[in-house]
Amino acid sequence: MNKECIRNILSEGKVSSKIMISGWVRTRRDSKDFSFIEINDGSCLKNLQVIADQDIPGYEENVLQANTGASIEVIGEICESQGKGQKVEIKAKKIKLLGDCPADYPLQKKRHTNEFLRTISHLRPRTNTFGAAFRVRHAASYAIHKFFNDNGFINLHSPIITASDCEGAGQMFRVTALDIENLPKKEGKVDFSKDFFGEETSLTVSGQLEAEIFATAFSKVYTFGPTFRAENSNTTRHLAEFWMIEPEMAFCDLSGNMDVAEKFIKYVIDYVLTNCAEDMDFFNKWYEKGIIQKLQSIRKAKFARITYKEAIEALEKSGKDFEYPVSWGIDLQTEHERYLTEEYAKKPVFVTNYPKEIKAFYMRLDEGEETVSAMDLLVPRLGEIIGGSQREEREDVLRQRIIDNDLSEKDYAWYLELRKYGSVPHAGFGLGFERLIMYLTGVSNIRDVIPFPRTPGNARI
RNA sequence: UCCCUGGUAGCUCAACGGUAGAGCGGGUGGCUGUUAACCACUAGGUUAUUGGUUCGAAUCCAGUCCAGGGAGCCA
Repeated sequence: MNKECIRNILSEGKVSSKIMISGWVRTRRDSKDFSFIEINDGSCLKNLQVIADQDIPGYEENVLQANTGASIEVIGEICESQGKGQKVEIKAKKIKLLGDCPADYPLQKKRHTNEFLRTISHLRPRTNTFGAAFRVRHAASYAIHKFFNDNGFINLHSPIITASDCEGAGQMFRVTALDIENLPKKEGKVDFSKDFFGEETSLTVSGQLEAEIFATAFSKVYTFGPTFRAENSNTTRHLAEFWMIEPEMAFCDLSGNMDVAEKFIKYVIDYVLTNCAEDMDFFNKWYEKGIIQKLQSIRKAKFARITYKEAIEALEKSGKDFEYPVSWGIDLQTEHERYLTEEYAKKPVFVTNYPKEIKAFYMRLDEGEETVSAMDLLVPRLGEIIGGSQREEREDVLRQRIIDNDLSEKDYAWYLELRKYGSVPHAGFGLGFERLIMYLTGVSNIRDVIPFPRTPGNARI
């Protein structure tokens, strides 16, 4: 007797072979002499139909108690289905009710709003939407590791607790073992020298600086891990805890950086379209009509590449009445980004060489010293999905940038030493994993593509 | 954090100053190789919360809490 998952039975199950399956009841329909039970085990979107004749042992206590949500184990034989809607079904010899499901089970045999499902995050993985979303999430995660592995990258587990307030990017969550009811003070301030690490520590906002360290030894590395921002952001695109992918490449410039980013996005799209066809059909039907076709065309398209200067000119010539006026030096707003990718380029577009004032200190200063070698990848609907740059590899220039940005030279001593000893041109980028999943699935709220979203006021389960 | 919208049965919504309703779900019974089956009956509500206006408030006004959409910050 083979224990099989439903996906394998539906894709390669041989008629008349005997099998055992287990899963959760999605719906049951009773006839006079037998019942239809549809079960799902999470291995795929589709349910498997089980025929339970009333003369199988324990029909009353097992089958007739197997309500929506109950877990059951079925032993039976694969048969060709007499009905429409499925090729094969299971003719049960034995059905065991493992866990019954009382009438107050919140998931009904109908569509629920994602807002309601967010209130039952312990049960929502059992729905079609979340089943599909998390199978795609898994596939994308695997594809990312495979892409980097196959391209000679080393996976770096960058630290989650950090003492460096790197790049000053956003509010950080403090990590402390101090008794917050009774904080040690020194000259009126909290004395962090008494804390676990002997200094102030936080949850990481980026693994980039650590990735740079490893890139100057392994040439090509990437991180793929959780990052944290304590910003009070309440949007469909922000989380306090999210997963970020950050490749870092030595001997690489801005153009090479974009090449990798483009190849990477296309690889993940290709992998998900090939390996999650059924789930993608679901999103194509219910979440974003035409998304499969859109992804297929993006996979083949050459991404546009324009400089910040060209972007500003395009925005000025657009004839659009933007809420935020356009001029050289402004940071691009959501409305500007969407115009550039949705109307101007009509496909993913890299915008490069931003004014140094609106970008981070570590980005490489361009000739003329007005702009830096930064790049953002903008995509329709979401806006920025990737942000990256060629890093400043010249020690003296970097030191001056640290000073100009009122950062502490002492804190970045180790960072400067990477430039002192065997410095190389290097570049990298960061990509929010959940935003990538939104882009792939058409799901419009980031809270619905992460298992347990952390947002302001919300960390339970 | 700011702006807008909303909170009515387990879920999705209606009623928009005058006795709170429907569909789905639940329960009971029936029927059927059914497809989120179908038919009949039935039980579910201090209308988020606090205060105000009014003869009378789910409905109008104000505060609070929560949610959704947009913006900012960003990935």
